[in-house]
Amino acid sequence: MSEAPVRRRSARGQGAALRGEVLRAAMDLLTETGQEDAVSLRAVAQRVGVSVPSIYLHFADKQALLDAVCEHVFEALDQALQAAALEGEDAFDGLRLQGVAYVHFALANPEHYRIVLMRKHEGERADLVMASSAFAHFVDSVAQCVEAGVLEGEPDQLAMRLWAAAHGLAALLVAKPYFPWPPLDELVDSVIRMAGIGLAATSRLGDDCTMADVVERLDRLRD
Amino acid sequence: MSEAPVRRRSARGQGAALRGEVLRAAMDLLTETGQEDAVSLRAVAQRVGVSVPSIYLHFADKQALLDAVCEHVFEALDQALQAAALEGEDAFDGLRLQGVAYVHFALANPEHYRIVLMRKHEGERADLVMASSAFAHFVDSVAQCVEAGVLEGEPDQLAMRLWAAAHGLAALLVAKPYFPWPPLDELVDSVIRMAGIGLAATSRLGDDCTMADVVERLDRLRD
DNA sequence: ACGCTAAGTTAGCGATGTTCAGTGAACGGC
DNA sequence: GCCGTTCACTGAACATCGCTAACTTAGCGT
Repeated sequence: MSEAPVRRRSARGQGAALRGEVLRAAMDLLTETGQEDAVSLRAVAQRVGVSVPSIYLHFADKQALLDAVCEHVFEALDQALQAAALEGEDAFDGLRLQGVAYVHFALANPEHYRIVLMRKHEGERADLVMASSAFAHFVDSVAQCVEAGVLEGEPDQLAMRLWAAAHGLAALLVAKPYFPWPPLDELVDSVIRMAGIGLAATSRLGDDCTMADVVERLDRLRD
Repeated sequence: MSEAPVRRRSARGQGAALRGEVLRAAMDLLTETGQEDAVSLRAVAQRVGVSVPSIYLHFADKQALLDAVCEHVFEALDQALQAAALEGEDAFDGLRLQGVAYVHFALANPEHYRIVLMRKHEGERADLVMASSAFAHFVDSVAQCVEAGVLEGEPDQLAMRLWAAAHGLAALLVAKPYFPWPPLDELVDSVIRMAGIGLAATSRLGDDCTMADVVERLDRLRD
Protein backbone atom coordinates (compact mmCIF):
# COMPACT_ATOMS: atom_id res chain seq x y z
CA MET A 1 0.00 0.00 0.00
CA SER A 2 2.57 2.51 1.07
CA GLU A 3 5.39 2.85 -1.40
CA ALA A 4 7.93 5.29 -0.04
CA PRO A 5 10.13 6.09 -3.03
CA VAL A 6 12.63 7.85 -0.76
CA ARG A 7 13.13 10.74 -3.10
CA ARG A 8 16.54 12.32 -3.06
CA ARG A 9 16.53 16.00 -2.32
CA SER A 10 17.13 18.06 -5.48
CA ALA A 11 20.50 19.68 -6.08
CA ARG A 12 21.02 23.23 -5.07
CA GLY A 13 19.66 25.03 -8.15
CA GLN A 14 17.17 22.32 -9.13
CA GLY A 15 14.41 23.00 -6.65
CA ALA A 16 11.93 23.43 -9.45
CA ALA A 17 12.41 19.81 -10.45
CA LEU A 18 9.98 18.84 -7.72
CA ARG A 19 7.29 20.88 -9.40
CA GLY A 20 7.40 18.67 -12.46
CA GLU A 21 7.31 15.49 -10.41
CA VAL A 22 4.35 16.68 -8.39
CA LEU A 23 2.51 17.68 -11.53
CA ARG A 24 3.08 14.37 -13.21
CA ALA A 25 2.10 12.47 -10.08
CA ALA A 26 -1.15 14.41 -9.90
CA MET A 27 -1.98 13.74 -13.54
CA ASP A 28 -1.13 10.05 -13.27
CA LEU A 29 -3.15 9.70 -10.11
CA LEU A 30 -6.08 11.32 -11.88
CA THR A 31 -5.94 9.00 -14.87
CA GLU A 32 -5.37 5.89 -12.78
CA THR A 33 -8.06 6.39 -10.18
CA GLY A 34 -10.47 8.20 -12.47
CA GLN A 35 -11.95 10.27 -9.71
CA GLU A 36 -10.92 13.70 -8.64
CA ASP A 37 -11.09 13.25 -4.89
CA ALA A 38 -8.51 10.50 -5.07
CA VAL A 39 -6.05 13.27 -5.86
CA SER A 40 -5.43 14.47 -2.33
CA LEU A 41 -2.28 16.36 -1.51
CA ARG A 42 -1.28 13.51 0.76
CA ALA A 43 -1.70 10.96 -2.00
CA VAL A 44 0.31 13.06 -4.41
CA ALA A 45 3.04 13.69 -1.86
CA GLN A 46 3.34 10.04 -1.00
CA ARG A 47 3.58 9.05 -4.65
CA VAL A 48 6.38 11.53 -5.22
CA GLY A 49 8.08 10.42 -2.02
CA VAL A 50 7.97 13.78 -0.36
CA SER A 51 6.13 15.42 2.50
CA VAL A 52 2.86 17.26 1.98
CA PRO A 53 3.97 20.84 2.66
CA SER A 54 6.66 20.52 0.01
CA ILE A 55 3.92 20.79 -2.58
CA TYR A 56 3.21 24.27 -1.33
CA LEU A 57 6.73 25.29 -2.30
CA HIS A 58 5.65 25.13 -5.93
CA PHE A 59 1.87 25.49 -5.91
CA ALA A 60 -0.02 28.13 -3.98
CA ASP A 61 -2.79 25.69 -3.06
CA LYS A 62 -4.49 22.58 -4.32
CA GLN A 63 -6.48 24.49 -6.89
CA ALA A 64 -3.27 25.87 -8.37
CA LEU A 65 -2.04 22.32 -8.79
CA LEU A 66 -5.25 21.33 -10.52
CA ASP A 67 -5.01 24.42 -12.70
CA ALA A 68 -1.56 23.34 -13.79
CA VAL A 69 -3.00 19.94 -14.64
CA CYS A 70 -5.70 21.66 -16.65
CA GLU A 71 -3.15 23.61 -18.60
CA HIS A 72 -1.55 20.40 -19.78
CA VAL A 73 -4.93 18.97 -20.63
CA PHE A 74 -5.82 21.98 -22.71
CA GLU A 75 -2.61 21.66 -24.66
CA ALA A 76 -3.35 18.03 -25.41
CA LEU A 77 -6.89 18.95 -26.43
CA ASP A 78 -5.57 21.67 -28.68
CA GLN A 79 -3.27 19.25 -30.44
CA ALA A 80 -6.03 16.70 -30.84
CA LEU A 81 -8.31 19.30 -32.41
CA GLN A 82 -5.66 20.64 -34.74
CA ALA A 83 -4.80 17.15 -35.89
CA ALA A 84 -8.48 16.45 -36.52
CA ALA A 85 -8.94 19.65 -38.48
CA LEU A 86 -6.27 18.63 -40.95
CA GLU A 87 -8.18 15.48 -41.83
CA GLY A 88 -11.17 17.39 -43.14
CA GLU A 89 -11.93 17.56 -46.85
CA ASP A 90 -12.77 21.22 -46.49
CA ALA A 91 -13.01 23.81 -43.73
CA PHE A 92 -16.55 22.88 -42.78
CA ASP A 93 -15.77 19.19 -42.67
CA GLY A 94 -12.77 20.06 -40.53
CA LEU A 95 -15.12 21.68 -38.09
CA ARG A 96 -17.16 18.51 -37.94
CA LEU A 97 -14.11 16.36 -37.31
CA GLN A 98 -13.00 18.71 -34.57
CA GLY A 99 -16.35 18.29 -32.89
CA VAL A 100 -16.07 14.53 -33.00
CA ALA A 101 -12.49 14.67 -31.74
CA TYR A 102 -13.57 17.00 -28.95
CA VAL A 103 -16.12 14.55 -27.59
CA HIS A 104 -13.75 11.65 -27.95
CA PHE A 105 -11.11 13.54 -26.04
CA ALA A 106 -13.54 14.12 -23.20
CA LEU A 107 -14.44 10.43 -23.14
CA ALA A 108 -10.79 9.44 -23.10
CA ASN A 109 -9.94 11.85 -20.27
CA PRO A 110 -13.22 12.17 -18.40
CA GLU A 111 -11.85 13.28 -15.06
CA HIS A 112 -9.51 15.83 -16.61
CA TYR A 113 -12.33 17.14 -18.74
CA ARG A 114 -14.55 17.49 -15.71
CA ILE A 115 -12.01 19.49 -13.78
CA VAL A 116 -11.29 21.82 -16.65
CA LEU A 117 -14.76 22.41 -18.02
CA MET A 118 -17.36 21.24 -15.54
CA ARG A 119 -16.08 22.98 -12.45
CA LYS A 120 -16.90 26.47 -11.47
CA HIS A 121 -13.99 28.70 -12.32
CA GLU A 122 -14.35 32.29 -11.33
CA GLY A 123 -12.35 35.43 -10.97
CA GLU A 124 -8.75 35.39 -12.08
CA ARG A 125 -8.73 31.71 -12.72
CA ALA A 126 -11.68 31.95 -15.06
CA ASP A 127 -9.70 32.86 -18.15
CA LEU A 128 -8.08 29.45 -18.23
CA VAL A 129 -10.32 28.62 -21.14
CA MET A 130 -9.66 31.85 -22.95
CA ALA A 131 -5.94 31.70 -22.26
CA SER A 132 -5.68 28.31 -23.88
CA SER A 133 -4.84 28.36 -27.53
CA ALA A 134 -7.38 25.62 -28.14
CA PHE A 135 -10.31 27.98 -28.20
CA ALA A 136 -8.44 30.53 -30.32
CA HIS A 137 -7.52 27.88 -32.85
CA PHE A 138 -11.09 26.70 -33.01
CA VAL A 139 -12.27 30.24 -33.67
CA ASP A 140 -9.77 30.37 -36.52
CA SER A 141 -11.29 27.25 -38.00
CA VAL A 142 -14.70 28.82 -37.81
CA ALA A 143 -13.36 31.99 -39.42
CA GLN A 144 -12.16 29.92 -42.37
CA CYS A 145 -15.69 28.67 -42.85
CA VAL A 146 -16.96 32.23 -42.78
CA GLU A 147 -14.43 33.21 -45.42
CA ALA A 148 -15.44 30.21 -47.48
CA GLY A 149 -19.01 31.42 -47.31
CA VAL A 150 -20.36 28.39 -45.47
CA LEU A 151 -21.12 30.34 -42.32
CA GLU A 152 -22.01 33.94 -41.72
CA GLY A 153 -21.45 36.10 -38.67
CA GLU A 154 -18.78 36.73 -36.11
CA PRO A 155 -16.47 33.72 -35.84
CA ASP A 156 -16.13 33.83 -32.05
CA GLN A 157 -19.88 33.94 -31.57
CA LEU A 158 -20.39 31.07 -33.99
CA ALA A 159 -17.62 29.12 -32.29
CA MET A 160 -19.29 29.47 -28.91
CA ARG A 161 -22.49 27.96 -30.25
CA LEU A 162 -20.73 24.96 -31.69
CA TRP A 163 -18.70 24.63 -28.54
CA ALA A 164 -21.88 24.58 -26.49
CA ALA A 165 -23.29 21.72 -28.51
CA ALA A 166 -20.14 19.62 -28.40
CA HIS A 167 -19.61 20.34 -24.72
CA GLY A 168 -23.19 19.42 -23.96
CA LEU A 169 -22.76 15.94 -25.33
CA ALA A 170 -19.32 15.52 -23.82
CA ALA A 171 -20.44 16.73 -20.42
CA LEU A 172 -23.49 14.49 -20.34
CA LEU A 173 -21.50 11.43 -21.34
CA VAL A 174 -18.91 12.18 -18.69
CA ALA A 175 -21.40 12.94 -15.95
CA LYS A 176 -23.91 10.19 -16.71
CA PRO A 177 -21.94 7.22 -18.03
CA TYR A 178 -24.66 4.79 -17.00
CA PHE A 179 -27.44 6.60 -18.81
CA PRO A 180 -28.91 4.36 -21.53
CA TRP A 181 -27.15 6.10 -24.37
CA PRO A 182 -27.45 4.79 -27.91
CA PRO A 183 -24.27 3.58 -29.64
CA LEU A 184 -21.73 6.30 -29.06
CA ASP A 185 -20.36 6.86 -32.54
CA GLU A 186 -23.81 7.37 -33.96
CA LEU A 187 -24.79 9.70 -31.15
CA VAL A 188 -21.68 11.82 -31.44
CA ASP A 189 -21.96 12.03 -35.19
CA SER A 190 -25.61 13.01 -35.10
CA VAL A 191 -25.17 15.72 -32.50
CA ILE A 192 -22.18 17.26 -34.26
CA ARG A 193 -24.00 17.24 -37.59
CA MET A 194 -27.07 18.72 -36.00
CA ALA A 195 -25.01 21.58 -34.64
CA GLY A 196 -23.00 22.19 -37.79
CA ILE A 197 -25.93 22.11 -40.17
CA GLY A 198 -28.08 24.03 -37.75
CA LEU A 199 -25.46 26.73 -37.44
CA ALA A 200 -25.03 26.94 -41.19
CA ALA A 201 -28.77 27.24 -41.66
CA THR A 202 -29.44 29.78 -38.93
CA SER A 203 -26.42 31.92 -39.75
CA ARG A 204 -27.22 32.05 -43.45
CA LEU A 205 -30.96 32.35 -43.35
CA GLY A 206 -30.94 35.13 -40.81
CA ASP A 207 -31.69 35.02 -37.15
CA ASP A 208 -35.19 36.39 -37.40
CA CYS A 209 -36.84 33.65 -39.43
CA THR A 210 -39.13 31.39 -37.44
CA MET A 211 -38.30 27.76 -36.98
CA ALA A 212 -41.51 26.73 -38.70
CA ASP A 213 -40.45 28.90 -41.60
CA VAL A 214 -37.22 27.01 -41.99
CA VAL A 215 -38.97 23.68 -41.75
CA GLU A 216 -41.30 24.72 -44.52
CA ARG A 217 -38.33 25.57 -46.68
CA LEU A 218 -36.76 22.23 -45.86
CA ASP A 219 -39.84 20.54 -47.24
CA ARG A 220 -39.13 22.04 -50.61
CA LEU A 221 -35.70 20.43 -50.57
CA ARG A 222 -37.18 17.00 -50.13
CA ASP A 223 -36.95 15.99 -53.76
CA MET B 1 -23.61 33.65 13.70
CA SER B 2 -24.79 30.66 15.61
CA GLU B 3 -28.54 30.48 15.78
CA ALA B 4 -29.54 27.50 17.85
CA PRO B 5 -33.23 27.07 17.11
CA VAL B 6 -33.57 24.59 19.98
CA ARG B 7 -35.72 22.25 18.01
CA ARG B 8 -38.30 20.34 19.99
CA ARG B 9 -38.06 16.61 19.63
CA SER B 10 -40.78 15.24 17.36
CA ALA B 11 -43.73 13.37 18.85
CA ARG B 12 -43.65 9.63 19.00
CA GLY B 13 -44.92 8.76 15.53
CA GLN B 14 -43.64 11.88 13.81
CA GLY B 15 -39.98 10.98 13.48
CA ALA B 16 -40.13 11.50 9.75
CA ALA B 17 -40.88 15.18 10.28
CA LEU B 18 -37.18 15.78 10.75
CA ARG B 19 -36.51 14.48 7.27
CA GLY B 20 -38.52 17.29 5.76
CA GLU B 21 -36.84 19.91 7.89
CA VAL B 22 -33.39 18.66 7.00
CA LEU B 23 -34.29 18.59 3.33
CA ARG B 24 -35.62 22.11 3.34
CA ALA B 25 -32.63 23.37 5.29
CA ALA B 26 -30.28 21.81 2.76
CA MET B 27 -32.13 23.36 -0.17
CA ASP B 28 -32.29 26.79 1.45
CA LEU B 29 -28.63 26.65 2.35
CA LEU B 30 -27.81 25.81 -1.23
CA THR B 31 -29.80 28.68 -2.69
CA GLU B 32 -28.57 31.18 -0.11
CA THR B 33 -24.87 30.43 -0.25
CA GLY B 34 -24.80 29.43 -3.89
CA GLN B 35 -21.99 26.97 -3.46
CA GLU B 36 -22.26 23.29 -2.83
CA ASP B 37 -19.54 22.94 -0.21
CA ALA B 38 -21.37 25.36 2.06
CA VAL B 39 -23.88 22.58 2.53
CA SER B 40 -22.01 20.58 5.12
CA LEU B 41 -23.85 18.21 7.38
CA ARG B 42 -22.86 20.35 10.34
CA ALA B 43 -24.25 23.49 8.73
CA VAL B 44 -27.51 21.73 7.90
CA ALA B 45 -27.78 20.26 11.37
CA GLN B 46 -27.15 23.59 13.05
CA ARG B 47 -29.75 25.31 10.92
CA VAL B 48 -32.34 22.71 11.82
CA GLY B 49 -31.31 22.88 15.46
CA VAL B 50 -30.34 19.26 15.74
CA SER B 51 -27.18 17.22 16.11
CA VAL B 52 -25.27 15.95 13.12
CA PRO B 53 -25.84 12.20 13.48
CA SER B 54 -29.59 12.80 13.49
CA ILE B 55 -29.38 13.43 9.77
CA TYR B 56 -28.25 9.85 9.35
CA LEU B 57 -31.54 8.67 10.79
CA HIS B 58 -33.25 9.76 7.58
CA PHE B 59 -30.51 9.85 4.95
CA ALA B 60 -27.99 7.09 4.37
CA ASP B 61 -25.20 9.57 3.74
CA LYS B 62 -24.62 13.06 2.45
CA GLN B 63 -25.04 12.00 -1.16
CA ALA B 64 -28.48 10.63 -0.35
CA LEU B 65 -29.43 14.02 1.06
CA LEU B 66 -28.21 15.73 -2.09
CA ASP B 67 -30.09 13.20 -4.19
CA ALA B 68 -33.26 14.10 -2.36
CA VAL B 69 -32.57 17.74 -3.10
CA CYS B 70 -32.10 16.84 -6.74
CA GLU B 71 -35.43 15.12 -6.85
CA HIS B 72 -37.16 18.33 -5.85
CA VAL B 73 -35.15 20.28 -8.39
CA PHE B 74 -36.17 17.92 -11.15
CA GLU B 75 -39.80 18.37 -10.26
CA ALA B 76 -39.45 22.13 -10.47
CA LEU B 77 -37.64 21.81 -13.78
CA ASP B 78 -40.37 19.55 -15.08
CA GLN B 79 -43.02 22.08 -14.21
CA ALA B 80 -41.04 24.91 -15.80
CA LEU B 81 -40.67 22.96 -19.02
CA GLN B 82 -44.31 21.94 -19.16
CA ALA B 83 -45.40 25.51 -18.61
CA ALA B 84 -43.08 26.68 -21.37
CA ALA B 85 -44.35 24.04 -23.80
CA LEU B 86 -47.89 25.35 -23.48
CA GLU B 87 -46.80 28.79 -24.67
CA GLY B 88 -45.67 27.52 -28.06
CA GLU B 89 -47.63 28.24 -31.21
CA ASP B 90 -47.11 24.69 -32.36
CA ALA B 91 -45.30 21.59 -31.17
CA PHE B 92 -41.99 22.59 -32.71
CA ASP B 93 -42.17 26.07 -31.26
CA GLY B 94 -42.97 24.47 -27.92
CA LEU B 95 -39.74 22.55 -28.17
CA ARG B 96 -37.87 25.79 -28.72
CA LEU B 97 -39.48 27.45 -25.72
CA GLN B 98 -38.66 24.45 -23.57
CA GLY B 99 -35.05 24.79 -24.58
CA VAL B 100 -34.99 28.44 -23.60
CA ALA B 101 -36.76 27.68 -20.34
CA TYR B 102 -34.30 24.90 -19.65
CA VAL B 103 -31.30 27.19 -19.87
CA HIS B 104 -33.01 29.88 -17.84
CA PHE B 105 -33.81 27.36 -15.15
CA ALA B 106 -30.18 26.39 -14.94
CA LEU B 107 -29.15 30.03 -14.67
CA ALA B 108 -31.71 30.64 -11.95
CA ASN B 109 -30.63 27.60 -9.93
CA PRO B 110 -27.00 27.16 -10.91
CA GLU B 111 -25.86 25.20 -7.90
CA HIS B 112 -28.81 22.85 -7.98
CA TYR B 113 -28.31 22.35 -11.69
CA ARG B 114 -24.66 21.54 -11.13
CA ILE B 115 -25.40 18.91 -8.53
CA VAL B 116 -28.05 17.22 -10.59
CA LEU B 117 -26.49 17.30 -14.03
CA MET B 118 -22.81 18.10 -13.78
CA ARG B 119 -21.79 15.61 -11.16
CA LYS B 120 -20.86 12.08 -11.80
CA HIS B 121 -23.76 9.84 -10.94
CA GLU B 122 -23.13 6.19 -11.31
CA GLY B 123 -24.59 2.87 -10.47
CA GLU B 124 -27.95 2.80 -8.79
CA ARG B 125 -28.07 6.50 -8.35
CA ALA B 126 -27.55 7.11 -12.05
CA ASP B 127 -31.18 6.71 -13.05
CA LEU B 128 -32.11 9.89 -11.25
CA VAL B 129 -32.41 11.56 -14.61
CA MET B 130 -34.41 8.78 -16.15
CA ALA B 131 -36.62 8.42 -13.11
CA SER B 132 -37.61 12.05 -13.31
CA SER B 133 -40.72 12.75 -15.31
CA ALA B 134 -39.01 15.78 -16.84
CA PHE B 135 -37.13 13.77 -19.40
CA ALA B 136 -40.14 11.61 -20.19
CA HIS B 137 -42.31 14.66 -20.74
CA PHE B 138 -39.71 16.16 -23.01
CA VAL B 139 -39.60 12.99 -25.07
CA ASP B 140 -43.37 13.29 -25.40
CA SER B 141 -42.99 16.79 -26.77
CA VAL B 142 -40.50 15.54 -29.31
CA ALA B 143 -42.86 12.71 -30.23
CA GLN B 144 -45.55 15.27 -31.02
CA CYS B 145 -43.17 16.91 -33.47
CA VAL B 146 -42.53 13.56 -35.08
CA GLU B 147 -46.25 12.97 -35.43
CA ALA B 148 -46.63 16.44 -36.90
CA GLY B 149 -44.01 15.56 -39.47
CA VAL B 150 -41.51 18.19 -38.40
CA LEU B 151 -39.00 15.66 -37.15
CA GLU B 152 -38.26 12.10 -38.15
CA GLY B 153 -36.80 9.27 -36.12
CA GLU B 154 -37.09 7.85 -32.65
CA PRO B 155 -38.32 10.50 -30.22
CA ASP B 156 -36.02 9.50 -27.37
CA GLN B 157 -32.96 9.64 -29.59
CA LEU B 158 -33.96 13.00 -30.98
CA ALA B 159 -34.68 14.26 -27.48
CA MET B 160 -31.20 13.31 -26.30
CA ARG B 161 -29.62 15.37 -29.07
CA LEU B 162 -31.63 18.45 -28.22
CA TRP B 163 -30.95 17.86 -24.55
CA ALA B 164 -27.23 17.74 -25.26
CA ALA B 165 -27.31 21.11 -26.99
CA ALA B 166 -29.36 22.82 -24.30
CA HIS B 167 -27.32 21.25 -21.54
CA GLY B 168 -24.10 22.31 -23.21
CA LEU B 169 -25.03 25.94 -23.09
CA ALA B 170 -26.50 25.70 -19.60
CA ALA B 171 -23.48 23.87 -18.25
CA LEU B 172 -20.99 26.29 -19.75
CA LEU B 173 -22.86 29.30 -18.43
CA VAL B 174 -23.02 27.75 -14.98
CA ALA B 175 -19.41 26.62 -14.93
CA LYS B 176 -17.83 29.67 -16.55
CA PRO B 177 -19.91 32.67 -15.47
CA TYR B 178 -17.01 35.06 -16.05
CA PHE B 179 -16.36 33.94 -19.59
CA PRO B 180 -16.92 36.87 -21.99
CA TRP B 181 -20.29 35.66 -23.17
CA PRO B 182 -22.34 37.76 -25.57
CA PRO B 183 -25.73 39.05 -24.36
CA LEU B 184 -27.45 36.04 -22.85
CA ASP B 185 -30.85 36.17 -24.50
CA GLU B 186 -29.32 36.29 -27.94
CA LEU B 187 -26.92 33.49 -27.13
CA VAL B 188 -29.58 31.22 -25.72
CA ASP B 189 -31.94 31.89 -28.58
CA SER B 190 -29.29 31.25 -31.21
CA VAL B 191 -28.09 27.98 -29.71
CA ILE B 192 -31.61 26.63 -29.27
CA ARG B 193 -32.54 27.56 -32.82
CA MET B 194 -29.35 26.04 -34.12
CA ALA B 195 -30.18 22.77 -32.42
CA GLY B 196 -33.85 22.72 -33.41
CA ILE B 197 -33.29 23.59 -37.03
CA GLY B 198 -30.25 21.38 -37.23
CA LEU B 199 -32.20 18.45 -35.84
CA ALA B 200 -35.07 19.06 -38.24
CA ALA B 201 -32.68 19.20 -41.17
CA THR B 202 -30.58 16.18 -40.27
CA SER B 203 -33.53 14.02 -39.32
CA ARG B 204 -35.44 14.81 -42.49
CA LEU B 205 -32.64 14.82 -45.02
CA GLY B 206 -31.21 11.55 -43.84
CA ASP B 207 -28.16 10.92 -41.74
CA ASP B 208 -25.89 9.95 -44.56
CA CYS B 209 -25.80 13.20 -46.52
CA THR B 210 -22.59 15.14 -46.13
CA MET B 211 -22.58 18.50 -44.44
CA ALA B 212 -21.28 20.18 -47.59
CA ASP B 213 -24.21 18.62 -49.42
CA VAL B 214 -26.68 20.24 -47.09
CA VAL B 215 -24.96 23.59 -47.33
CA GLU B 216 -25.18 23.43 -51.08
CA ARG B 217 -28.89 22.82 -50.82
CA LEU B 218 -29.23 25.72 -48.42
CA ASP B 219 -27.71 27.95 -51.06
CA ARG B 220 -30.59 27.19 -53.34
CA LEU B 221 -32.98 28.43 -50.69
CA ARG B 222 -31.29 31.78 -50.54
CA ASP B 223 -33.79 33.59 -52.75
C1' DA C 1 35.50 25.40 8.70
C1' DC C 2 31.93 28.74 8.59
C1' DG C 3 27.70 30.96 7.22
C1' DC C 4 23.90 31.54 4.27
C1' DT C 5 20.17 29.87 2.02
C1' DA C 6 17.70 26.67 -0.76
C1' DA C 7 15.05 22.44 0.02
C1' DG C 8 12.35 19.98 2.76
C1' DT C 9 10.31 18.06 7.34
C1' DT C 10 7.56 17.55 11.86
C1' DA C 11 3.78 18.80 14.30
C1' DG C 12 -0.49 20.56 14.45
C1' DC C 13 -4.98 23.36 13.45
C1' DG C 14 -9.70 23.40 12.09
C1' DA C 15 -13.16 21.29 9.29
C1' DT C 16 -15.21 17.48 7.00
C1' DG C 17 -18.14 12.83 6.52
C1' DT C 18 -19.20 8.95 9.23
C1' DT C 19 -19.81 5.59 13.16
C1' DC C 20 -20.90 3.74 17.79
C1' DA C 21 -22.50 3.62 22.11
C1' DG C 22 -25.57 5.74 25.02
C1' DT C 23 -29.74 8.82 26.96
C1' DG C 24 -34.31 10.34 27.86
C1' DA C 25 -39.01 10.44 26.93
C1' DA C 26 -43.31 8.23 25.45
C1' DC C 27 -46.11 4.21 24.89
C1' DG C 28 -48.27 -0.75 25.77
C1' DG C 29 -48.94 -4.56 29.04
C1' DC C 30 -49.79 -6.11 33.64
C1' DG D 1 -48.32 2.35 39.14
C1' DC D 2 -44.64 0.20 37.51
C1' DC D 3 -41.73 -1.98 33.78
C1' DG D 4 -39.75 -2.97 29.52
C1' DT D 5 -39.44 -1.72 24.88
C1' DT D 6 -38.97 1.34 21.32
C1' DC D 7 -38.51 5.77 19.24
C1' DA D 8 -36.02 10.14 18.63
C1' DC D 9 -31.96 11.86 19.34
C1' DT D 10 -27.07 13.06 21.36
C1' DG D 11 -21.80 13.04 22.72
C1' DA D 12 -17.64 11.64 21.73
C1' DA D 13 -14.65 9.98 18.75
C1' DC D 14 -12.23 8.42 14.19
C1' DA D 15 -10.04 9.07 9.79
C1' DT D 16 -9.11 12.18 6.38
C1' DC D 17 -8.85 16.52 4.29
C1' DG D 18 -6.43 21.33 2.97
C1' DC D 19 -3.35 24.27 4.99
C1' DT D 20 0.23 26.82 8.19
C1' DA D 21 4.04 27.84 11.35
C1' DA D 22 8.25 26.62 13.01
C1' DC D 23 12.07 23.85 12.62
C1' DT D 24 15.92 21.01 10.34
C1' DT D 25 19.13 19.53 6.90
C1' DA D 26 22.05 19.62 2.95
C1' DG D 27 25.04 22.02 -0.27
C1' DC D 28 27.29 26.01 -2.18
C1' DG D 29 30.73 30.03 -1.98
C1' DT D 30 34.33 31.98 0.62
